[in-house]
Amino acid sequence: MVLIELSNYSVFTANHYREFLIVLSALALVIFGYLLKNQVNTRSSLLKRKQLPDDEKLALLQMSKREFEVLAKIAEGKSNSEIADLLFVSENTIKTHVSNIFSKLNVKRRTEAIKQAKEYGLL
Amino acid sequence: MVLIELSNYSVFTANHYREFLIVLSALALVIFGYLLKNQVNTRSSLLKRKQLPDDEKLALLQMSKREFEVLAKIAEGKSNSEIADLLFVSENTIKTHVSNIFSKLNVKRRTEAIKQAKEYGLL
DNA sequence: GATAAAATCACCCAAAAGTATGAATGCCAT
DNA sequence: ATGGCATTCATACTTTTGGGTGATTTTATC
Repeated sequence: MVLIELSNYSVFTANHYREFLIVLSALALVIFGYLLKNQVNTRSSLLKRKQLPDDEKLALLQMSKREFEVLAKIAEGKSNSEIADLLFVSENTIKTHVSNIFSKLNVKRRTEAIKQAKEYGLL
Repeated sequence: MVLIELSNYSVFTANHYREFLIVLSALALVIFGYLLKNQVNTRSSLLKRKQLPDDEKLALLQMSKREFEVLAKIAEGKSNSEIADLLFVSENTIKTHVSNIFSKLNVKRRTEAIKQAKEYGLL
């Protein structure tokens, strides 16, 4: 809006650079619109990409925070033992979580879980 | 550009609607820039999302068409035997392809392969 | 403080995935 | 026609994953 006002001002104080200023203003306005859309996109993609467990969605799927953490690691390509190390628990524990994740997502394999979680907008 | 010219023309044929026209032009220019960025985004995301094997990228990774087919199935959450059935070959063949895919993507697991392939823009 | 849900872990078994090696076939381009 | 590449398949072996069951401990909630 400030840019718009400024552009219009330039037009009004027209001297022999009038045409030049008009083109310049037009350009500025186009760039402004371009950047505006850029900003809009950036914000919305940030919202989509947040790694935080969306409480509502997790609740719908009856999935706990811990299970979501494990799910995220699976999607990062981590193995059960790697996840165990990262979360400082035993591999058996991770296996339990993974099994529970599968039944809640209604899948049989981790690759399916990744696909399904993305469809649910969890990842 | 046509829009810009049009806007400038409006300014020159100024009557008592002058200010109104200027604001209108400005608005049009902003919208134009906004839509421009929109178009740019759409085109680039289409490029990224097409499921067809991008010959250039595949060539860079030395990956064959068949290997890419298998990779796509992996990303769909399919097991080796399911992929074998879908492509009408033996599971052993799929295992061979999968191993080759892993070494070319420089990963050790199918979940990692999915992640890596997406980073390379293959999926 | 009782109850419920979440998180932890173990053990066993089975299935799937992954590694290594070797080999046969078909296709394409020089 | 032949050398290289892609595709196919097999066998043997190891590792990872997944299923089922049961149990202990934390944590939160009423």
